[in-house]
Amino acid sequence: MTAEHDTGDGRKLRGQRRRAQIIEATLAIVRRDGATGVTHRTVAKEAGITTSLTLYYFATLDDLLVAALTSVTDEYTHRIRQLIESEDEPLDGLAHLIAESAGPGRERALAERELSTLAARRPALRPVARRWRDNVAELARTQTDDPDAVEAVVALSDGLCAAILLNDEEADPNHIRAILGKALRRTRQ
Amino acid sequence: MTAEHDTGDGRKLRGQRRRAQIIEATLAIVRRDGATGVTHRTVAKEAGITTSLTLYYFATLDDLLVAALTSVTDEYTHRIRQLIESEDEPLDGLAHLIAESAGPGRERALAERELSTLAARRPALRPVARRWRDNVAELARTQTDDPDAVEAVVALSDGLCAAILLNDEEADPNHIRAILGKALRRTRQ
DNA sequence: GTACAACTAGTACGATAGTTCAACTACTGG
DNA sequence: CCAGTAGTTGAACTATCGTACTAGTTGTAC
Repeated sequence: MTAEHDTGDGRKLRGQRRRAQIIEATLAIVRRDGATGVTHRTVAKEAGITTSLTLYYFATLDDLLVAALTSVTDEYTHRIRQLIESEDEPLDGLAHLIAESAGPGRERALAERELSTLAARRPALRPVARRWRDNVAELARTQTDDPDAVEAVVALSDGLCAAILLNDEEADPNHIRAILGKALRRTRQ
Repeated sequence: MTAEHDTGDGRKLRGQRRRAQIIEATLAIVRRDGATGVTHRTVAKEAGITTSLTLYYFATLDDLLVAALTSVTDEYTHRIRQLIESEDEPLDGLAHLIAESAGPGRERALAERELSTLAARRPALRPVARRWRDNVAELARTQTDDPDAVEAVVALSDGLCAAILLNDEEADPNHIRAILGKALRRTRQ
């Protein structure tokens, strides 16, 4: 549920809308400058509001990062759920999702990864960060009964994404799809 | 307050030795508090030297982080090379290396990951960060001729490591070895 | 011993961080 | 209309940051 950044007139954003706006500004900064760049002041500036207002909604910087990570994870969760429930081949969709880490979607994937790394250090964030993996696992389970294969698909998704981020090359969804497919196929023989 | 950072025989550390000491202190901080915790002051305190000394060796914080990442990558590179050249099964060694991300080696793996994430954002650092992947790929190539399988092993190594860091569970080398093995075996069918 | 380069130490400056706070404004229920 | 509350503001506090700078010490080549 994306909120508008401002109403354009004198009316003030209130409650959840303002909250969403601040989270959006936070993510914009994580995408542009990394998690290190997130401070109350930079977020406020990005959102065009005062520093104290970000503090009004998020008492500490940690709260803000948790909210940001939750938000970005929610989005991926939603997209993976759609893949699972759709009629099409879920693996194709997953491959496309991973391939998005290159090109225009790069910053977004990088933000997700950066926040995940942060999560490894803050136990409170881990359940949120694990959701992406849980969802990929669920998707994989629609394709196989082998727990090892499920684990492999999750790890592959993560690792392929990292590879794409580290190289600057284009990512070919078909190629990704092929690698994921092989990881599953071996259990069917 | 006489210099605690001397060699014990009165001689001062100089040149590369001092450099190495500062890098070591930096890595200790990355392991304990993350890359965010790295400042000239914290590094100096960790090493038991003055702030200006860290600046003497590393003009900017960036220089210091680059040196730290290079150092940690060099170490992994060395270990993987040993695996490749050793008589034993390289895959077993790789599995052990990955399994180390749990338990006592957790902080070290986390540091490596954190610095790698940093690298995704600074093009100059990427070649350094890519070395770990290149080495794993080289190791994999001793086991298979299939480029896809090599790519899969690299991605799996990365993803499995991330999974271990995100969960707090123990990591079973045999299990990891099995998953890596399957990724290679399927190409032989 | 002297000179010069390498090194060490302490201090200081300007910038920015997280956070607090009292005062102010806009909206809402009565 | 008024009172109460949610939302908002700007200034100020303390702490720490990266870095600069000066002055002093040490090692070494002559």
